[in-house]
Amino acid sequence: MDQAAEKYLAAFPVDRFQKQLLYWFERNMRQLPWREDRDPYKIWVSEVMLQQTQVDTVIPYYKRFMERFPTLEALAEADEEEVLKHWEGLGYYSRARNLHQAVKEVKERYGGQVPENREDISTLKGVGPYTAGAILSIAYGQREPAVDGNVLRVISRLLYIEEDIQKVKTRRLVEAIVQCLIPEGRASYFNQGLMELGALVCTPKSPHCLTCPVHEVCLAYQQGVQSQLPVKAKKKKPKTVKLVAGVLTDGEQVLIRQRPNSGLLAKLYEFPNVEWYGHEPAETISRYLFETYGLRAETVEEWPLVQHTFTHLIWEIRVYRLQLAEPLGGTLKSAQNRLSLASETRWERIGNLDRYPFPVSHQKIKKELRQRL
DNA sequence: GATTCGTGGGT
DNA sequence: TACCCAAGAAT
Repeated sequence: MDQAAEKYLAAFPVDRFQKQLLYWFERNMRQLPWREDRDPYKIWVSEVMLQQTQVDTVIPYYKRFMERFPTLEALAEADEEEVLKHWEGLGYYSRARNLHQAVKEVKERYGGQVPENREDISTLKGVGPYTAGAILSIAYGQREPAVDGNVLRVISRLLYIEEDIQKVKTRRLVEAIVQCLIPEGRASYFNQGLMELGALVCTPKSPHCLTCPVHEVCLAYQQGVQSQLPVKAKKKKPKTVKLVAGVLTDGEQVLIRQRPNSGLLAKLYEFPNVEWYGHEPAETISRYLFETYGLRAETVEEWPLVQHTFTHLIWEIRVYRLQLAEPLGGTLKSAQNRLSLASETRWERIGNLDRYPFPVSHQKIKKELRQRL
């Protein structure tokens, strides 16, 4: 056993804790869509959706996703864009692309059977230490730790661990501890119980210690320091990026483009936009469209400012409706010919925009377009 | 090991 | 308002 883990568990009543947690979970577990059976594929999808995302947010996405991609094969055979469309609004879109790629990998390399060991399952895109442990324990009943934010918080309080839970070393320590705590044959409920306790009782701000099923063995509660744990480094403030977007339309069709294959909001669609500094934003987007796509466009009107906050940055988007300028004789159709080299761009009928996955920031612009035309 | 990757909800 | 937080992983 891990030496550091052993030290934390030396005087801990493991057996009592296991019984109290399992007893509580069996009587208080929420009925969730992904708890209806043990299909590894379904568990997998739910775990990926739940990464950094709250249960209530995931539920409707999970239901729609399972209705459209009910089996691993169904997802493996789907087009990536349709997968992204079903992920639209959920965030962290690389999760969807990685899941899709990994599912195709399982179909080809493992005959459609999700690997049952940590080594193989961890080679799949988007399957890290937590997701691997969650699938192995929940779907296959294996004694593997599944340490997420809830478990880090619960264990750090339970055993009075003052290490920064954002450190990889701390996560590994907690994994070693949980490995020792999982009762034989009860890995699924034990791991889920730890997370459920964190979600419903041992909450970040004001934990409900008085009604906690394990408070009598909790070191933080005994010391009265539950609100000071876990220890976590402060986050940096997001930087503001000023963008200007152009909605180039004749009232029937509109210019959209697909974002690059990697990075922020990869492969999602958007209205052409560019970062701007200092000068007039309207002039900036007009010049940008000419230099990038050879389009002569002029400002028609300014639309409401779109502000969107990400984890690490803030977008402040000035939006202009544009129309093609006459000098180059531009109807949209002639412009389309000039656009043929720019493969990421596309003229699309406004009524068809819902076919494409847009990030929330550009959904706001799309909504404005709808209201005006 | 530090950053990058979304979004919505809570206080 | 300004944080913080959520069933994390990839780079």
